[in-house]
Amino acid sequence: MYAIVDCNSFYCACERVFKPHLAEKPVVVLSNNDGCIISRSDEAKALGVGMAGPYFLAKPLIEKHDVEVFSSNYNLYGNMSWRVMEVLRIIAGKNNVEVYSVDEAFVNLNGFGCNQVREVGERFKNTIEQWTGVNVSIGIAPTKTLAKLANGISKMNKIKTGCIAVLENEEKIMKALKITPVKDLWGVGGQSAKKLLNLNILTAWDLRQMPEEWARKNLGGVVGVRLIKELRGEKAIVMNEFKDKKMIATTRMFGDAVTSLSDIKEAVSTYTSRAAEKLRRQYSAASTINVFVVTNEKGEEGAHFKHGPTYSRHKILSSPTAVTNELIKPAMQLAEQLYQEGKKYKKAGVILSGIVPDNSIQADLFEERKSIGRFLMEQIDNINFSMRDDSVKYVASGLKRDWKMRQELRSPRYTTRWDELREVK
DNA sequence: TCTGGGGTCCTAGGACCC
DNA sequence: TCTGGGGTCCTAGGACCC
Repeated sequence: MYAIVDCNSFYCACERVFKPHLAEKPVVVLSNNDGCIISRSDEAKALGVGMAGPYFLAKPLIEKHDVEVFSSNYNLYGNMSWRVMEVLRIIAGKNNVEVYSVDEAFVNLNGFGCNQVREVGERFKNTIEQWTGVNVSIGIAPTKTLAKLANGISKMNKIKTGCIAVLENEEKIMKALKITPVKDLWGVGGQSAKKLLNLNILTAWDLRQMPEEWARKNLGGVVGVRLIKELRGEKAIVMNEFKDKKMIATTRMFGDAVTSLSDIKEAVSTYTSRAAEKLRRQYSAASTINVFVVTNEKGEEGAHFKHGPTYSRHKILSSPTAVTNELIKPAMQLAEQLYQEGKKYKKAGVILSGIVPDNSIQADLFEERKSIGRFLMEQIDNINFSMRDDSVKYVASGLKRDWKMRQELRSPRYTTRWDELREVK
């Protein structure tokens, strides 16, 4: 059996842990640049605040009901996430926990008997809530897809289920499949949902009746086959052991549109530094760097919302590297090639790929390698980690940073900065 | 008029996820 | 006026090889 453990309104929950007076109040958290709403407390949902909607559209509703609003505080959420996952690892053993996202993890429960799994789920839930202050919902079933489905059911009526749903036998599975619309299945997005609806396949139960060959032809090939197997209780999606990322990206909207090449270069340089840090954290090096910019031009007529075209260029490096300045140099060239005078830019980003372990770098025969890079990087990473963000940075990244994103409502980083600790009088 | 067969690797783009 | 960021996997099609 698998469990999926999912934190309820995770970002809002993190804010509330340190501001107990918000416990019963509606709370929302905004995306970077204060653009969209990405987390809502139950109270905010009840008021009709939509998910992933633009903040400016929801603002009247938010002000009318005195909803508490926060900019996202990823230092805080990342650290709280680690604490939650650590509880699971302590209880279930670290090899049985697969962190799926910042607020979700799958746990392999094979070590427990069928009649024990609910009890284990309760132990997860109670311990996490007691140790971190974050509430979770749990779904338990024979496959990951069914566990996700169970989790959905546990959330439909939190009081009745106690936020835990277990599908331990065929009868319960059948019942659950019949009340779940296909569009709510894990792995069915907008496109597939539309297709299925046209074929009058409405519930998860309907979909489970379809032959695998049909899925191979009409539902995304092997992806569809896997989904149907999972619904039948056949494990088709297994535990992923920890894997290095195959792609590392740092991309941001600008606070305000940017027009000058120097601002673009500063931003791209900053994102490159950040991406290189992520690269070094997993002891990897990258061999391809891709830089892109998005302009302010009018998007397609009638599009859901307008964003301008993306211009991108990449460069394949002569040998993989994780040294920031070796990445900034090509990044700057790419930025210069992309830049067009007179355009307004609203976003830029850097994507590193062609990722290999940094201990097996195939050296370039024709290039002299500077071994100082690695040592220097370690020192810079250490200083930036222990002091504050970017105590040490490359001049190319700029000092003023006029292009920086908006983040007007961020709470203190209570758990990762000494000078921002919660004070208790 | 008529131009093989079998394979690998890479990239771009689609779909999906949180 | 104002709409996020960071990933994964898969497929199709092109380039290339013998």
